[in-house]
Amino acid sequence: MKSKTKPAKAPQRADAQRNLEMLLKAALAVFAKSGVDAPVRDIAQKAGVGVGTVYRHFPQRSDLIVAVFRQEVDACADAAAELAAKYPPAEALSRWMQRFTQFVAAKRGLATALHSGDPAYEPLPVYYDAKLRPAMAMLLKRAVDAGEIREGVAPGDLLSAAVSLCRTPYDASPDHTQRMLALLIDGLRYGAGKPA
Amino acid sequence: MKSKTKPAKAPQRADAQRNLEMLLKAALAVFAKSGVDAPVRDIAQKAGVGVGTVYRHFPQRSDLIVAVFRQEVDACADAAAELAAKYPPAEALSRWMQRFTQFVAAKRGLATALHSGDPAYEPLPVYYDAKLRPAMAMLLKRAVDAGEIREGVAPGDLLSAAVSLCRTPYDASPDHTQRMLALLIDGLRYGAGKPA
DNA sequence: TGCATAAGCGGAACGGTATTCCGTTTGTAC
DNA sequence: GTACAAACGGAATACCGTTCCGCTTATGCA
Repeated sequence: MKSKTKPAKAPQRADAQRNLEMLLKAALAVFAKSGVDAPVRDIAQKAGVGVGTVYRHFPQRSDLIVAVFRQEVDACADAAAELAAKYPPAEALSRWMQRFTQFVAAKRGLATALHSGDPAYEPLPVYYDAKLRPAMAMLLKRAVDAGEIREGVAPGDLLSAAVSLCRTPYDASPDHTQRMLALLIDGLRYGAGKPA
Repeated sequence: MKSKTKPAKAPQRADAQRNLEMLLKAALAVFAKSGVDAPVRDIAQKAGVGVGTVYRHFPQRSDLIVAVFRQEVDACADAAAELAAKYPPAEALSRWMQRFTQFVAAKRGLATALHSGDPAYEPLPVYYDAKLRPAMAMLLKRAVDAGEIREGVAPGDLLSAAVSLCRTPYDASPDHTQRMLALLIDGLRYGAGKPA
């Protein structure tokens, strides 16, 4: 008789739950350092578990990659609410877009895997859009309602623009994207409070 | 009897030359059936040779992929001249663009490899453009000069448009691309013979 | 034609990877 | 404390790219 409050998804035993978290953390770090082609053994070692444990939690290698991606998307989406609670609307939007570019930069390594044609990755773009577009929309609406930025800008467009800015030229300085993004936000501030 | 006409590139022995051709043909077929990740052993078997023979001709797996890609590009480019000799200018252009979409569809499997970041594939896009753009330009010029289609259309733009049309929506019928392409060509015919 | 020779060949062997399997350990309910 | 199933670790398995080397054979020459 277990209490019904826990979703059935969660593993039963406490150590299993702990290992799952360790694995996701380790995979994130290893993927960032060695790319998504890093051996499963490396991730298992970093997490302090055997490869068998990896494969019980993630039957296929791609399942682990998907889980890491979703975790990153979730973290980025959650950051929107936190920033909205902590800063004035326009600044929250600005800070979140900086945060979003970090996500895109981290996703860079995963991008080739996502485009590999493996059906395992097919639902990921949908997940990405379903989570991040509403986050962006919420921040945008608050800033517009507060009269801090102009109205008439679509959330999806802003997301795409931010992604584009992450494609920096060959030898741009590390904070190039940050500066371009700041410029973009200032552009939004221009003409604030006026009707479309 | 052409003695000196062969470039020094060609392998010395007749059987080596034959095996090279068999390998390219086999690789094309296997890649089409099983994707570019197909095992080298499969290709060797299909060609009726041992893996050692594959690796003498193509030291790296990627070299074989590159060779197949170039062969396809060359075949597509050569088709332009053949069609130009056989059909009236506008029809030659139309047929070649159909032919080109077949190439793009076949390249689909290779596309992921090309975008994998492996430096071995870096020169391929340049090769692609150097071969296919002039082919398109030649067909286009003949059709314009004959007054069969309008002028002022850039060869590169038409190539890109054809590629875009190959990105069919999820469940398009198989000949969707063909029909869209025909529409595009008819558009070119509109206003033919008039100055820009 | 027959021979010498090196170009070319086949496939076993090697190193490295994902994935599976199973004996052992350990968290948890009673 | 005990029983037992869940979970674990890592050796074993299966495959893949690439290398290596003894064997085969096309070719130039007498």
